[in-house]
Amino acid sequence: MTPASEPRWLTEAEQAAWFAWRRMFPLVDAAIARDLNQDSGLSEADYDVLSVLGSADGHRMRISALAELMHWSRSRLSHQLTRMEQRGIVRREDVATDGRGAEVVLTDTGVAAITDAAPLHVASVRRHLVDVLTPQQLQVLAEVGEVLRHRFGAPRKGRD
Amino acid sequence: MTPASEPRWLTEAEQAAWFAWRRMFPLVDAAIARDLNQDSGLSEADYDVLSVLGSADGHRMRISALAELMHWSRSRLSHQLTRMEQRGIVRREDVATDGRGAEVVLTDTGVAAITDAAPLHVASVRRHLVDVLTPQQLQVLAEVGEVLRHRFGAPRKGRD
DNA sequence: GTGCTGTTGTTGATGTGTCATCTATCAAAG
DNA sequence: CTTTGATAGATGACACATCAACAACAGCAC
Repeated sequence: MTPASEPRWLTEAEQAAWFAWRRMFPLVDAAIARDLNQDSGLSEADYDVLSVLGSADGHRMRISALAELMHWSRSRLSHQLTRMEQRGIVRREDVATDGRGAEVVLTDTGVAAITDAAPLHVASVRRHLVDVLTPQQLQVLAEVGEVLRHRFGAPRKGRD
Repeated sequence: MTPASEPRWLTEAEQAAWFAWRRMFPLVDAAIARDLNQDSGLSEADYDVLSVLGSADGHRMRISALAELMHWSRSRLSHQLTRMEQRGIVRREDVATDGRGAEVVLTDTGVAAITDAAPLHVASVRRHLVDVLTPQQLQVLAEVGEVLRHRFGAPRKGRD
């Protein structure tokens, strides 16, 4: 077997990209999260759940379907829903057709929360990211997202 | 005063970039974090601290300087160092010149940990990000990082 | 019916990040 | 020397994510 050969360290250009990814990009997320919390009292996780439910039919969704749509684990979603339910912005309901299943419903408070939060959140995203970059840069970000979507979304055969 | 005018929602192109940022980019971090944990038993946070200390003079650094360099809050770093100290990979030491201050030092175990982990980690970063993108795309990522660095690094006067 | 297997959703333990708060120290002004 | 304000760092409470169980039910075999 080959002993660990000298690894291919990152070139300077690659290091710059990785540094940006690792040190700079999180600052944007933190800034947006802080705004969201201060403006609307919501976490990013709250907002994600609320916005998906907000555009769901009847403001309700099967829990497992919600988890799958968001690419969240059932556990993560369950914990999150417990916290949100305690704050009265969502409600769990048993579903008749399947004794195991349950649905989440947006309460009136929840609808109000997402309605109020959305414009402020968009503004924050613009302030900290979208309006800061050029259309070309945004285009490349989207492009990178596409590459990753294929890498992760598509089923793979072997180890990579 | 102006009532909240209709917010500037994101264009389709902007949405694509934001979707990539929000839904796809974290997948890369998760994949790399999983690799790192399986290969070396370290978290990303562990690795970040270790790698900075590893290239620091004398494998030691003033805690506040480390926090600033990494763009971490003192609190976050303090908690992280407590956990790492309990596992014996770093050690805290009081500094003579300032009664308040403290330094972190890499233990021998810590040096071994980062030395062993580095090649595997670089390979993982290549596999999941660097080698997946074109040089042009990497260039733009670095460029975006520069924009953000100026936005967040530079002291600001007013609200933005 | 009884048993087996997969699915749904919850829970508890643990590691992590944030915020507010606290102590100790420094530095400068009086 | 004392007060005053800033700084270094630690800490406790809480929100969040992951993992490994776990209970309850569905669906199918027999």
